Amino acid sequence: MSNHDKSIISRRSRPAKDPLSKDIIVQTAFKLMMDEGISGLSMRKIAKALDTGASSLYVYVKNLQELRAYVLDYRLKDVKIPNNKNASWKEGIFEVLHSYYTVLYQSPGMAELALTTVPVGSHSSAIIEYILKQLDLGSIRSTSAAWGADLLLLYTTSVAYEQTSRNQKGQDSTLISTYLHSLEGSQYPMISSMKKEIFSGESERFQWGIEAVLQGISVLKDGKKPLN
Amino acid sequence: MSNHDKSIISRRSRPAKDPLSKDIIVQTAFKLMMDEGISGLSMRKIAKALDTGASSLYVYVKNLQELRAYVLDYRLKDVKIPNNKNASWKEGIFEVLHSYYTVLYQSPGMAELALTTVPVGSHSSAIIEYILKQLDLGSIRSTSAAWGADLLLLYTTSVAYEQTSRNQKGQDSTLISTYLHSLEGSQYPMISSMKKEIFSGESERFQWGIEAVLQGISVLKDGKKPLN
DNA sequence: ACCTGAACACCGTTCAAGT
DNA sequence: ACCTGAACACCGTTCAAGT
Repeated sequence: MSNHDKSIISRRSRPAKDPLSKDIIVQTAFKLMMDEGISGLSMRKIAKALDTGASSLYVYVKNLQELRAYVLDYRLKDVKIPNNKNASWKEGIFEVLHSYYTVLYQSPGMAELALTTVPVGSHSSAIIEYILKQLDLGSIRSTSAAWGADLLLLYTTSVAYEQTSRNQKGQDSTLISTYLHSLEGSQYPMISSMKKEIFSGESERFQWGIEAVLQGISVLKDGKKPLN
Repeated sequence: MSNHDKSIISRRSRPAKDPLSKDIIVQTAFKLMMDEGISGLSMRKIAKALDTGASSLYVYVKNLQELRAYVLDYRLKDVKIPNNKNASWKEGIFEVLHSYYTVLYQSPGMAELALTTVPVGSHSSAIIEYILKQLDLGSIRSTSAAWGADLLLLYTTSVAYEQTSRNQKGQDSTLISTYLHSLEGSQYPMISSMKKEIFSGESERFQWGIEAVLQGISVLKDGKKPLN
């Protein structure tokens, strides 16, 4: 009852625990992902890292899916939106996508997260917005621009995903290149006749794809009926 | 000890349980996925459906990841490899991809499985082989063909994925279209100025993407340095 | 308003023990 | 050789109870 007793009881063994917040949860989740990859992204592990129980997180985050979306957008803040006035519209697009690729590539699990999570947030919006602006400069608008932006991001994400999962497992895991293993030449002549070409530089492949897509949508533009 | 007793004891309450096999496991897994989507694809659920324990499956299947690859290839057996001699090489490619798209679209969870599982097996090989053959007819060879085939399949898979997940949740979940919600026009002018165009027909979008990619890789062919 | 612990209903994988 | 049950080390989410 004495003041003395009380002050001893209320003394904390360590500085006051950081109060929870969406930001702290997202940052902790991201740190865990840096260390453990996508499997670090679990409610229970994040909670443990914050010295609390998993149920506490639900005050700030609706569920794991929503948390994943937050983590994705949080990481995308490091994607650099170019502002080189001398560059062509294509170069601008290549630059953002390259920055996006690098960001995904640097954090294990990030590419997988990007591939399976619908991005919601200001950073992903900024990237999309920039790509649409550049496409507009290249006279690509409307559905072509919208679908094209989608395709460009999808392509970049998937190249990053293949690249990182290859690194992880110490194995080659391109969609196409996996077919090459354990196949008989006689049964799949086309596949086996091009084994060499498959294993060429990854950055070359990345550039090639962006260029191919940009070429394709430039040629098509709007309204053109496909496959005639 | 008597013969009589023994025969009664050995009498089974139902016809002898089907012996396990890789095929039966894969087929059961696929059936479960048809009913429950991707969450039906668990060792424990498959085992229960086969009236055994999860550990029994490990005799025939190395782990869940391998089982997923088997299920994917099993489903891909229904993809029709075209043999229309009068069709152009592009039409042939469009046809396989359309069949592939339909197969993914019809089984819930299949598109997600295809997006996150490296396909190994004769059916996926047959599809790749056919696409490479058609690209060869269109004078697209070497790395262009390999990367192009990859890109075409990736694109098709992802359109199917977006389409099915949209259906599942009764929501629109195209990469691009999700940005449109809860965005202020003033902050992202490009995005908000094209809201209408985004929500157009999905089959049109599918065709557009294939054509764009084919155009792009046709123009590039081999050796061309991108972005000059 | 926020946090907690316990509970519920699940996971994949391993392993000793059985046939 | 194959199957089994139990165990291990996890999951996401909910909820009554506390402050």
